[in-house]
Amino acid sequence: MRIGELAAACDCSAETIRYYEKIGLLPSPIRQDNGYRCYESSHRKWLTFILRSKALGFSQLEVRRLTDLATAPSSACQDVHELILEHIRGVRVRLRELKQLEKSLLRLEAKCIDETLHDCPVIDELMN
Amino acid sequence: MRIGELAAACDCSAETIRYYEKIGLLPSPIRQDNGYRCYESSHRKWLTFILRSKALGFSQLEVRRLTDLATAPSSACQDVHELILEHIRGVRVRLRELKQLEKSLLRLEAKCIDETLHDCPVIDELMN
DNA sequence: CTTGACCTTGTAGTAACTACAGGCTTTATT
DNA sequence: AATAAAGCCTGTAGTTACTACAAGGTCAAG
Repeated sequence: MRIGELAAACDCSAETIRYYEKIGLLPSPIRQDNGYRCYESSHRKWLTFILRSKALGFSQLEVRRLTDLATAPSSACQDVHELILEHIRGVRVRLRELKQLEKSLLRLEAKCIDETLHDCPVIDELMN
Repeated sequence: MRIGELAAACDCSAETIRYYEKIGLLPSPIRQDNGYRCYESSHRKWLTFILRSKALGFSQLEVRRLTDLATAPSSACQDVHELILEHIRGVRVRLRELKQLEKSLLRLEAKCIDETLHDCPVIDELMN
């Protein structure tokens, strides 16, 4: 299967696939005589794995740790478990931050009592 | 006031200040004979404005829109109000996405029933 | 007179791609 | 058979919002 077919099958761009190969996240496929990349079903599984991990918000570094664990021979499950828990903690931190942000923004927005005012109290609040 | 003093006063780095000047977010200050940047209190207000907006999650583009509104002569308040509401909508979208992510991760984590397992069901789930 | 702190410019690096440019090869149409 | 269009190749530059140098000038203290 060529790069375009793999891209269509996994719903990502060919450029992304070449990029993942370049940074060593996706194994290099063998080449045809004309130089075209020739992928096998194992590549499709790898790429699916990478894309799903990314969709779950894992960074490239975390994805790399996961793929390393996926190829490790033993006791991978516990490490995977820890990686996920760590990531959930990170997600919860971001959630808290965003909620705090929303509150601050609502408080700021409430300063706009009179929208026809010329000297905006919000601008003033941000500046002084 | 020199760049280091301004940086200390606003709790950011001198590099960041020079960067904001380069991209036109912060007005260029006058220079001393030796070439050193010489800031006035108006610069401190601008920088404070930029940094507070950033802290509220506004992107550089949004900050630029805000500073443009801050210098506009009239009817700025309504535009500021709209910008904030738009931003709040964006924050809420991100909040929903993160909550969804957390749920997916918890579901995934629940697959780890037996941590001593050698063939990790999570890896399998992500790959197939 | 030298050390150290501060300032200057410019460039390169970060994450995670995306978007070309310039040039092959293959496939489809005329 | 000729040509056009699609697909592939490599390599580089752009994105966001900075951060981290490198190489050098300036200034006050010891």
